[in-house]
Amino acid sequence: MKPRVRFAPSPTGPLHIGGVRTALYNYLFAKKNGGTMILRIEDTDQQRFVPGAEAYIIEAFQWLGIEFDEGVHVGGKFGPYKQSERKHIYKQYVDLLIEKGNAYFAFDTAEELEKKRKEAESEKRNFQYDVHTRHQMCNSLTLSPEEVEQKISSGAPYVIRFKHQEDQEIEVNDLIRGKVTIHSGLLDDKVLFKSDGMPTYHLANIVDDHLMEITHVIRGEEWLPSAPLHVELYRAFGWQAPQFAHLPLLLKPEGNGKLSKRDGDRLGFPVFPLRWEDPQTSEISSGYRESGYLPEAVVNMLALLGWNPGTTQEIMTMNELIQLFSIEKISKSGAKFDLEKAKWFNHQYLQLMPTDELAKQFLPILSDHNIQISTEKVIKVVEMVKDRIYFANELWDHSSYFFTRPDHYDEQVIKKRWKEDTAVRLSEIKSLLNDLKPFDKTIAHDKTMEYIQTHELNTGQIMNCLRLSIVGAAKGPDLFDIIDFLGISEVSKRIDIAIQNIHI
RNA sequence: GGUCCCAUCGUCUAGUGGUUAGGACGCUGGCCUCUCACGCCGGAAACCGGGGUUCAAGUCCCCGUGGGACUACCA
Repeated sequence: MKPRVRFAPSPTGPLHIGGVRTALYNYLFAKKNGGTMILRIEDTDQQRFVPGAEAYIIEAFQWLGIEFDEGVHVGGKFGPYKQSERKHIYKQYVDLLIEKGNAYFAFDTAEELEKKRKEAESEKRNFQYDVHTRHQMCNSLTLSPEEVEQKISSGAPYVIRFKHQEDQEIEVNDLIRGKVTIHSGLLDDKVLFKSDGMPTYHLANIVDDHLMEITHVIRGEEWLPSAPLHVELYRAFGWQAPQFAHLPLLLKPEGNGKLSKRDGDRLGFPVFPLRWEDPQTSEISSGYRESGYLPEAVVNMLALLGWNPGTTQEIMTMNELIQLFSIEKISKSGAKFDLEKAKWFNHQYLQLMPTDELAKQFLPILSDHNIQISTEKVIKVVEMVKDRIYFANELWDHSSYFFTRPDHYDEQVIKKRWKEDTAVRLSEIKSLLNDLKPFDKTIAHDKTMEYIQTHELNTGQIMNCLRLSIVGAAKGPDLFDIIDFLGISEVSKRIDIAIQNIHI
């Protein structure tokens, strides 16, 4: 049977990078096995709904290259794929559970429950609505059928809770962790159906997964504690449960705990794929896309955070990831996000990118600096400097001297290299270069070296000063490549300007 | 507090009873070189602790310890 997997976010804000990884693993698993990838929107919490979140999620996956076979945005024969549009479906299933005696009505108000919790807390106990306490509460287990009937028909608010078995060992078979066992008496009678007429996640996800014929539930480890409830729900319905795989969490880079929204901008890296502006507060959260990351790099980095193919290969395309992926190789423990490694991945992908494509990204930056230049020349420059950049937006810093004269000269270099006779030497080299007709960079190099040798000068000292006057700093590709690019007349001017302005 | 999960270099990890405990990021020494970067060669750096099981334990078991998640009419 071909697997059917789903990624099921709730539209409460931008998609967290941990969620992206969960979706990625689902996708890799589906594609590897010729299965189906589904996007389902879990919007059963009407309070937390955030406009724009759904569109954001879809756009993020488009950017990342994670494609869905079925879902809110693409349709499919198991729709609708948005839980708020499936509202009518859930009621009949929860009724079925009540009929079977696996669920019951509960009329306790939020205040009463809160009071119980407070009481328990003051006695250092824990209040839980479960096997042990449900007989002291106000529900269809303690009330007579007539009272229940009367309350419901009078419109009293109620919820429907799952009735756990009293004395059973419940087993969850997890593909990553193996067998997880818990005693049913320890589980609380979770609300399945809220008083607003909406199901909770627990009910909706089981009903939908069943109806959508989901074969594998691959989700974050934060769901592990409620997995026993889910297997109990499948049992109660008499349905075959899907296979479960609970993914290790993505942790903060420093210290401990789950990577959260706040960590990113505090520590200087994005926690979201795309930039997000909160519609209520206008608060901005940075995104990988806007920070200059390539989607391939983000995917590659995320794939390796909690999984690896067991080889030493690190750079992998989506297709390679798909071929190599297996759930067995997912690690059990949480992975700390590593910003340095993320940058390294981006650097790798930037080097792999065709130069003309990278040059194309440079064009708008150049026009921001009022530089008018042919695309061919930009490609030449990018070719020369690309190996030292980690992000496309660093291109200007590493190549501005190709387009504009240096506006200052590195003090450190002046201090270390500029001597009393430097101005004279540079003038002589300048005229030597000007005598070359036509100009040839190899000959220029040889002539310059010859000059240095015959005058018994220090190569490093002269060359760095020459570079300083042309580039403004001790950086960049081969100096004669730069001279060749700029042309001898521009270079001569730069040498003159440097001689005039640099004093020791 | 309760329940569950987890534990190899600083970080991501390989390792499925016998290894000089491997790789990558980062750090670092050198080479290349006019400089920066790339590249190449090298280095420092880890099995949480204690008990078992076994001829042999990073690897299996137990107990600690540490970390994490969950503990809502949120997902």
